[in-house]
Amino acid sequence: MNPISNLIDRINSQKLWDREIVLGRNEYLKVKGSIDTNLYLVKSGSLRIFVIDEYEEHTIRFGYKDNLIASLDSFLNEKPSDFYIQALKKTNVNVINKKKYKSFIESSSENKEIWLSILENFVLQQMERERDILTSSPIERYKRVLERSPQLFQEIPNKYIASYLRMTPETLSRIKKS
Amino acid sequence: MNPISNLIDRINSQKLWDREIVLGRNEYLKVKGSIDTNLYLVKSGSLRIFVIDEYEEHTIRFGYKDNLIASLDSFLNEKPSDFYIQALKKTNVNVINKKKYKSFIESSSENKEIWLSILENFVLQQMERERDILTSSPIERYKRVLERSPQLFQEIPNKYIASYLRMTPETLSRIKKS
DNA sequence: ATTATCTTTTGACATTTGTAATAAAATAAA
DNA sequence: TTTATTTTATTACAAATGTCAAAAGATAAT
Repeated sequence: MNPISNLIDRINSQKLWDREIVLGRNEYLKVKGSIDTNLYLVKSGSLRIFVIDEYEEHTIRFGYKDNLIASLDSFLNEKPSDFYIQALKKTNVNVINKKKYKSFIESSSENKEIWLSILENFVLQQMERERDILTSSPIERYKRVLERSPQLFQEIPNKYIASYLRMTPETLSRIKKS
Repeated sequence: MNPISNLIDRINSQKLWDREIVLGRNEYLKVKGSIDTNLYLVKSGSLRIFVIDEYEEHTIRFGYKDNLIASLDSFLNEKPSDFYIQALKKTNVNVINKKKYKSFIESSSENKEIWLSILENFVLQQMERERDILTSSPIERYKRVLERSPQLFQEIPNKYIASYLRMTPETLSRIKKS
């Protein structure tokens, strides 16, 4: 069993979620400049995490059903972060705050281990992501991500996928046609 | 004190390093396809970590004095990795293997905490790196990295920095002139 | 110190991707 | 279901970055 599902099951069975948040289409769960040390579980719908650097918007992650989502930098260092988290359609998420989460993690050595492996997995994913973005040909970037995350291309509108893939929607459109 | 220096001090004082490796200029510490679960400490010199995707080489990290270096994917999942680690000049590194490292980490709860914060820091660094690479203007990419890591531009030849910055050496040369 | 090798710079040119405007299609709202 | 809104596709064009070749400069080896 993968560590994330394991973690979620444990949080569920101990009923640790603080509350549920319902977001309408395009609504923000978090905006730039705020501190957000919550951890979210997507129950339904989808959302994206993005940043704005010098007037350009970069989508860095998507979340859909059963994904754990956070403003990870803010979650880890408890400082304000530049991230925006936006619902792409009507979305429901469960919330747990960091304090409660930490005490849950520290309550058992299994839980500590699980959290460590989630972090390790995240590092591995980020390393893949680094290679995705470094790839210079837009077609190759598209292929790499399509192969690893085909579901993404169902759930998410092309303009956000284009942003995630470091290209314009026009370029993505041309790639899909060819 | 930062967690990495703390960790290094502890490994030093317990004399846990297995051995020292001396690399000549351009020599490889690791090549594609191999499993390498060692952790290295750079004592002197400099090196780079890179991958080759579809005939293009991408530099993803540099190491110099007092940096901890690993084929992180291989270190974490114990599988073969695509990474190359190459010395850019005569370089000395200390080595500790994962098994020994793990038992060191597990030998105290302080050590566990330190390793956790190193991983968390690494995640934060990777998130910065993601934004660096996503930035579409080569000049802005250059500025971001120059600001955060000015020493890099002393130690390392431009052609590798260019590769790290996702541009050709010609483009980097033009940016520096302007 | 001299020579050989590797790195950086420069310029002309080609190619790729972005921009902007519009039309078509799909999706959401009334 | 109809209308309004949003997303995708398409086109012509512009701009930016890469490619290639050559020269200059720097570094390493003898």
